[in-house]
Amino acid sequence: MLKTPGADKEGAAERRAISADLIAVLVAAPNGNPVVLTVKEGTTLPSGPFALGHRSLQSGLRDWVEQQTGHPLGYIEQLYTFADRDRSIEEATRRVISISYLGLTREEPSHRTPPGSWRNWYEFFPWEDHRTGAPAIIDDIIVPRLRQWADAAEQQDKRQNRLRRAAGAFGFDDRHWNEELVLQRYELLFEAGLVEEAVRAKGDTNAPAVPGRTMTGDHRRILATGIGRLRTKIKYRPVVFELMPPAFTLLQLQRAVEALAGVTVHKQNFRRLIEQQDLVEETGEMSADTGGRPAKLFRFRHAVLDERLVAGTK
Amino acid sequence: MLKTPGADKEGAAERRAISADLIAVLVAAPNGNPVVLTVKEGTTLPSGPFALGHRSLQSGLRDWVEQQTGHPLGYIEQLYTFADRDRSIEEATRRVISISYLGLTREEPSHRTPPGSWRNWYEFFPWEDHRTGAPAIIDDIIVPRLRQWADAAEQQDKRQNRLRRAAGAFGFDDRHWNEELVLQRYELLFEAGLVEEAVRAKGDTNAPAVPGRTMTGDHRRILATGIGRLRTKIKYRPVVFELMPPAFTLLQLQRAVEALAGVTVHKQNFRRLIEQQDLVEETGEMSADTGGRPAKLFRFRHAVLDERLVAGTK
DNA sequence: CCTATTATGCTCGAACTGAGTATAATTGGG
DNA sequence: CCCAATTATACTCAGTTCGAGCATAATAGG
Repeated sequence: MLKTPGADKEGAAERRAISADLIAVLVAAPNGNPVVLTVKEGTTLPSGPFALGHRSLQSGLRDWVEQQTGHPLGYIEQLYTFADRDRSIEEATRRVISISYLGLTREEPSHRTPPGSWRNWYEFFPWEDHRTGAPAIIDDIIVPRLRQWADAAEQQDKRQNRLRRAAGAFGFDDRHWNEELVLQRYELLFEAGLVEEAVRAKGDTNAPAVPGRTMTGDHRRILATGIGRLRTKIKYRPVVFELMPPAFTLLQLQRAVEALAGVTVHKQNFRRLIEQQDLVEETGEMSADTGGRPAKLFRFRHAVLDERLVAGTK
Repeated sequence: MLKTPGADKEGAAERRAISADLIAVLVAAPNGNPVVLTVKEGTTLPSGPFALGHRSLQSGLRDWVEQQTGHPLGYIEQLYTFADRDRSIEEATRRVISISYLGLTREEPSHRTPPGSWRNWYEFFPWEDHRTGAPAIIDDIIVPRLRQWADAAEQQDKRQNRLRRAAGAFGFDDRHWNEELVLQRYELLFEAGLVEEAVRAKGDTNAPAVPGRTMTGDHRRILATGIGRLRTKIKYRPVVFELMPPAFTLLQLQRAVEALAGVTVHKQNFRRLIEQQDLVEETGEMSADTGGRPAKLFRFRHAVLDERLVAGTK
């Protein structure tokens, strides 16, 4: 028979040696620039302790983010909870559970956030931005290094397996790039010892890493989880609008989607999709500063949130 | 500036008053019967404390589930972490964080699990099984009660809003049934005071509930989360195979999918999809006990897990 | 007035989907 | 042995969606 919560007395002291932190991946996209909120010179994701005073995890997060950044959080989603041993410094006596969240917010004015807090997230993942074609570092550095890593495996089938995974994740050997696999790519690079965090963990100082700004602990992994989740989500839920100003042109909307997805989309087809799904309605105003023909301004139809529980942007 | 983990000393005592539990939604589908593992006469999901001895949350869960049920866990996925105050008995002094997981396992032989541990999950959600058409309780009980609830709202727009949400979730007023919205439906019924758990929370003893076996605490909500996640997942990841025996006919596979999704699918189209995606390969054997023409036996092509990170069953 | 630039409308073929029809291979009962 | 019931499996067809491109409109700047 399985144990049920509260049914065991013996473990009480042991279980008490646990604390919980809330970690936030807070995203904005001012004029098509995908940014994430950081602290400590862009090395760390903002976090705060979860304490008895908080009503719930979600409200705990909402409280301190809104209070400390001044930005209202439109959308919050739990990302992942982990408690891997190597995260804690005092190994045997204490355990930290980290509960990470993805949050979307609308603007980047430095209300209470010092300049430099918001970082373009492709600083951390240079291989993820394919808006102007595949970045050179993929073919120049990543692919050769991953081939080396695959070849280094002992058995034949292990080598094949590694190569298949690498090709699938990074889209070489005539596989296509799937922008959603952010986490898988990071973890592959980690496993292959090609990111600084992996080198750090192994004490393996000789292996130079693939370019990309590193972060404290496993914060870069959490960020990868958040980006991946967001890239998946925008395809079937209208969450991009949480990042948009109240009125926007369709091109601005498209640029925001492209910024998040890291790939470009066909302009006419994008419009067709948005309009046929009734996600937006015209405000009646026009935008002047397009550089060309003026564009209609649209606003998000908030009613869709009740109507369908579906639909997104793809 | 936002706080960073470990940067604060003052909250240490407060943060220590926290413990963590792992809760499992353990699913199997022996011959097209969707079941979940329970304890205490089907009122409670199995759970166990997370202790310092565990390597990680996931391995902690895997350890005790495999040890106590004898079933190897094919697939594990984290569901949700919550720490709402009302879950804890000793309110002010202690906080329990519950980390829930979805696990898939292959069989239901009562190795170490006493009979009655595995329950058909539609006992808990009778409105979710549409394999033989929409259950009568939807039109007979749920829809009228939800209409009452919608009408009971003060303002006009609130009434409309409630009605739209209810119609979208349960597929009335010519909206179609979306089998993935398991959690939304449960939460709607909860909000409308139509499930026992809501009555319990409010002390509102006069409101009789919609049929469906109830559970301890918010375990039924967790189960709803698990079912919903699984129904979404089978559409884009080949996870059903974790529930199948090593060799199976396509009809058996279809029955498993239908059991999880709670809806039937077009047989010929289902086969087309499975085969064109190369998810399976013939074993060469035939199955005799079909009751009709013998069927080819198939096995899952495990290689697809490396090849594409995509594809599912839909 | 011409060019560059963005907006917006429309078309076309390929691929995918839902819903069949048709035929094959069994079992069990008379 | 034949027939009805049952399941397996192949193939078709129309409607829809999707990727890609052509065409035209409206503005700014020189």
